[in-house]
Amino acid sequence: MKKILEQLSEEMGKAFEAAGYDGALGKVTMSNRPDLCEYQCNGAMAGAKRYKKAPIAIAGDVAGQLRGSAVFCQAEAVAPGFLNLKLSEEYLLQMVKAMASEPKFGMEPPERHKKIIIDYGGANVAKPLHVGHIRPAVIGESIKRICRYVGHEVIGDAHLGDWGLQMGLVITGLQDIQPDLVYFDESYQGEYPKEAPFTISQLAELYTAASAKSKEDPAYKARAMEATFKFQNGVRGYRALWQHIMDVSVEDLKKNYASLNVEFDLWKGESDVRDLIPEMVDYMKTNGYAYISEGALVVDVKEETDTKEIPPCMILKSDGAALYNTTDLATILERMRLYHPDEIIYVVDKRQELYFEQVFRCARKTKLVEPETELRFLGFGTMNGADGKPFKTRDGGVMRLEALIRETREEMYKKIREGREMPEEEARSVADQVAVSALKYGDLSNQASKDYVFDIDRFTSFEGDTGPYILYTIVRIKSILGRFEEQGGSLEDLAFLPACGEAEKALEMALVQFNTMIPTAAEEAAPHKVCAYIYDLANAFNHFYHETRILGEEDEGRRNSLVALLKLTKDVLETCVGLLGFEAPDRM
RNA sequence: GUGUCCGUAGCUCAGCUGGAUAGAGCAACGGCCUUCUAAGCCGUGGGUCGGGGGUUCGAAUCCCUUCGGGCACACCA
Repeated sequence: MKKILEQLSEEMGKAFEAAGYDGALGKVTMSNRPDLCEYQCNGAMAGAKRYKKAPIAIAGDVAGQLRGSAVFCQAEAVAPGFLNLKLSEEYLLQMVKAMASEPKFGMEPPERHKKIIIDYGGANVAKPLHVGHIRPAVIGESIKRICRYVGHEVIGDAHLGDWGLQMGLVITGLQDIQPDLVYFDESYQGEYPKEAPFTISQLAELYTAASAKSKEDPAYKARAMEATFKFQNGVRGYRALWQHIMDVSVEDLKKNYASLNVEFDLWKGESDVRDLIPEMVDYMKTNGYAYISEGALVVDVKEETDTKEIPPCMILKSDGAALYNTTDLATILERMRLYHPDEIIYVVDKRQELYFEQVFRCARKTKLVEPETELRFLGFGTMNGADGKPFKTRDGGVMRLEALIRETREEMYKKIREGREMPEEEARSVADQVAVSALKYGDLSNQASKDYVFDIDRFTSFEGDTGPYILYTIVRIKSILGRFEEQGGSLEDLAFLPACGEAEKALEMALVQFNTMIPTAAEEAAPHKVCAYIYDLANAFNHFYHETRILGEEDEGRRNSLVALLKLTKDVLETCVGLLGFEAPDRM
């Protein structure tokens, strides 16, 4: 089914034409004066000049054509030339029915089906995830789900940082503690143990200690760089350690991401493209794209239209080593070869925008990507603390993501214990679910590109525009539907009747926005639009709920219709919440 | 310095392809539970949309300018 505004605009366009005006003027929008009307059309004012006629006269003509309309039960021309509209209940009923019966609530598939790769997460192997990793994970996951829902083929790639100095640091740290390990014996020819010589927490400690030491001690850093060089160049023992670090670390990453309902389809990393680099560099050189500048191999990416200086994109450092650019470009090459995507979306810190601009231009210029393939940079803002500066722990350190999640869960658990009678085990699992909703909704309800203030008290509150409030609304509906079934009702084949009263109609109008909102959220990669929508919808529901007796309704047909509306509301809310990456418990 | 993003209620934020009286939430204050989850609902107070100019019948929204802030500007990622 078509988007509601398109349907209304079509109807309005016909009225404009019937009155002798351009149908394109009949664009209908949501009302910005809900006290006066439900929808409005400002086309009469836009057309006044062209037709040399007072806007109110045009509006009057059009309103005249709409008398007896099946779509609008009211269309008034109001000074200076607004067309104030109200929807007929019958027409709205048809929309709601279609929504309830059609797949995906009647949302139409996208005009062009795309294959999209989303690169998000930004995790580095061997380094523990910290609070800064929450945004790319949460935002990327939601965009992935939204794009998939509208019908695109979407591949989520973690794109791990697994080929850098951090690995060398860990190896060096390990060597200091356990120099006798076979990995460091260069004459050793046998098989290496299957078990890693460290656990994940030991790994984290090794990294932290080694990283600190290398900052103070240049000699130590040099050793770490040498270790890095060794595993990168295939020294057996070092490569075996590298593999151990990978295994232990990735397993832990998966666990952490899972606690946020974040799942990747691919766990590829920088190491996967290392073999492509020489080939790619060679190609860039022989085709005359790359040249030596100040000792480094670079590709110019300046363009005539630039308003600022864009430095060239560096392919190899002056010492001949690869750098981040190199792997990112090689990754583009690999993705084109393996998946041939129509679009690659990078969910990355917005401070990297210039850098990615260079990479994208370089990829285009060197024809690593085809002109049809879109490379899209989606920069997210910083998560700040209450002081407006980047979020830190109380003592000024960087907080581990794990700790943040744990604290949020504890906070939630306490609140549930205070407010509800519930068995221990259930309270725990409900707390976990609600905590995820608090964190994710708190993040996603802000525009991704903006910095935002992380306020745990606000996010975990059950009041206002929060995840818990949304979940609470869903739980309320579930509870009523459950009761309805207990009383012998069936949720199948419930017939809708026309809306009775303002609140019910408002709820239906909110529901019907779904298939307008979702495609927009997908195109703009904007999960916050889903948040804003479900907040409106939850409000509309709670308002309706407050003044309507549902199970107590005497008339059976009417009662069934109300239940059907509840079920539809619940289904829509749950779908949206799923697109944001969390879910509602049965009780809370 | 150049570029870029931002400045809306005490606080956190919507609204920005121009439309009628600028919206939410929190905080403050006042109501509503013998009836489906009150973790809810209803109401009150609170804003020269940073300042100035321009375009327009009409500007928070578009253009220019100015002030204030964030961020980025080739061998880090």
